Amino acid sequence: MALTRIPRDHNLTYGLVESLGQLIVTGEFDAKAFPTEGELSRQHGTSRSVTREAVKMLTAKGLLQARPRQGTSVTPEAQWNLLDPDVLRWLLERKFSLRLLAEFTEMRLAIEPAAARLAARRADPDAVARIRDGLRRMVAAGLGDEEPVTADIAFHTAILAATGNRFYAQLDPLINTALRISIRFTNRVKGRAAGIAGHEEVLDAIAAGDAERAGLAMHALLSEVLELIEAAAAHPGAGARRPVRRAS
Amino acid sequence: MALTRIPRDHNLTYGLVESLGQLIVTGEFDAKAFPTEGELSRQHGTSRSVTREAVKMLTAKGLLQARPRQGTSVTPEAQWNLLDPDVLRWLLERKFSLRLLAEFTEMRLAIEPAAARLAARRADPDAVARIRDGLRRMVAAGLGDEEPVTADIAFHTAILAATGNRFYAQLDPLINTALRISIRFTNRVKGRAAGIAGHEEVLDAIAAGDAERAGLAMHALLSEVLELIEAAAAHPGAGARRPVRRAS
DNA sequence: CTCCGACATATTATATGATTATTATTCTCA
DNA sequence: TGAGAATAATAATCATATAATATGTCGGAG
Repeated sequence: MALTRIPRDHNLTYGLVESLGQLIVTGEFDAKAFPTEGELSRQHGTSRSVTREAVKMLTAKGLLQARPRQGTSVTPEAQWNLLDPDVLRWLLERKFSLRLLAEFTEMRLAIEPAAARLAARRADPDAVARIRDGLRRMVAAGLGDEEPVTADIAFHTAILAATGNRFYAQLDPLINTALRISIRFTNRVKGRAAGIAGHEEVLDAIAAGDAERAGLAMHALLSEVLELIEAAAAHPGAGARRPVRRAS
Repeated sequence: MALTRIPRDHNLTYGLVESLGQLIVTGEFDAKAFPTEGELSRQHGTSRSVTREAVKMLTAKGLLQARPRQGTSVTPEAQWNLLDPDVLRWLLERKFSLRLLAEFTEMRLAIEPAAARLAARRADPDAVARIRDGLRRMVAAGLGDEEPVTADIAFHTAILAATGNRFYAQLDPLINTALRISIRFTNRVKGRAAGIAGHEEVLDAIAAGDAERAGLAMHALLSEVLELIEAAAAHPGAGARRPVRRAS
């Protein structure tokens, strides 16, 4: 039961990437120009090496671009790599908007039913067992044994993995962060959004190899979530909006 | 009609990122350990600064991880950010496999019909015009006025943009590179894969606001592509496999 | 023999100064 | 007015030094 050794990610460079990433997505530099290399170093008390490496990482994620004499600048939002887990996390956590959450859910509505169909066609007994285990944990979480979000995530992750398609599996970290936000939100609005029953239907269909039913069941699940989000967007103020906390 | 000023991307750092990215995805370091910072500098004739910055960019894309004393290492393939345009491009161009192309097409088969449905529900006249223009260019390309791939890409891009959903729009560069490879391949196997007629059906449905029909038409289009790829995978050698060229 | 801590060591992480390349802006001159 | 030259600002690159951090090694206590 060894803890999987998580890389520390605890150095100046990664810290600066986090800070700058959050500042960028929250629009801190929409008005004023992005600081120059030297300014960044001074402002954050880091060496130029660290600064440059952080800027390069953000460039790799599409948030920044740099040219001599012109300086470093924030790229137009359309070029941001929303499918990068970090970028999506910064957006959802630091610049939460129902609009963005709705758009992401709209994409899940395309991906996950297809994933369920593939899983129904391909899942081997082990994969099905992992999905079933996710569901079991969701039920257990209802009894307080575990955080419900974690179990729900495990369920969806297991289905993505069961597709045997690397691109679906790749969406796992994205869906995880979004789900964490999404659940936190849908719970506040209406108790538990999608009941255990809906998840059971998905699992049954996959286990039975019924691709069509699995897809439809997953679609129903996510449609409900999307409707909740869109309803809330139409009636602002119904659920208290969580204020955007800024890094101290 | 000014050319959009494309950033030059013509410096040592980006060059090294390209080289290393290609080497990594082609499995160059599966056997031997990834070189140390100093070794990389010597091997590529770059200073430690550019070496480190290149490594950091690849780290941001999930290909590398570095820890003191342990050295830098290639991450397990499951952690690579396949949804990063660079990573996908390296894989498709330098380590082409029908398997990967099939998996990607499988994802397009989830995304693009959904995009077509959304486009049918939301597309304003301008957006429809842009889709129509893509189709017009495809027809013109048949007459030799333009490269067919470019026109086809414009068609798909316009639909993704018409969804008004940033995540769908984000898939544009990914689908572009893949489409470029995909078309090159499907053409070799069987002349033009999906005829103009299929594309016209998609456009008509979107213009008519018929979401269901648009989705089905797009689904049909991509199913045909996927079938071609899977058939070729089952009969290796039917179409001459393009050899993987290595950077000189 | 096993476990634990001190120490050595390799490697990345950080810091800093200097130099070069690139390019937007300004100036000069025809 | 316009073209070309000079200027200057900025990132890009290089070089070098020091710090931090894992990892292995070895000796000794139990």
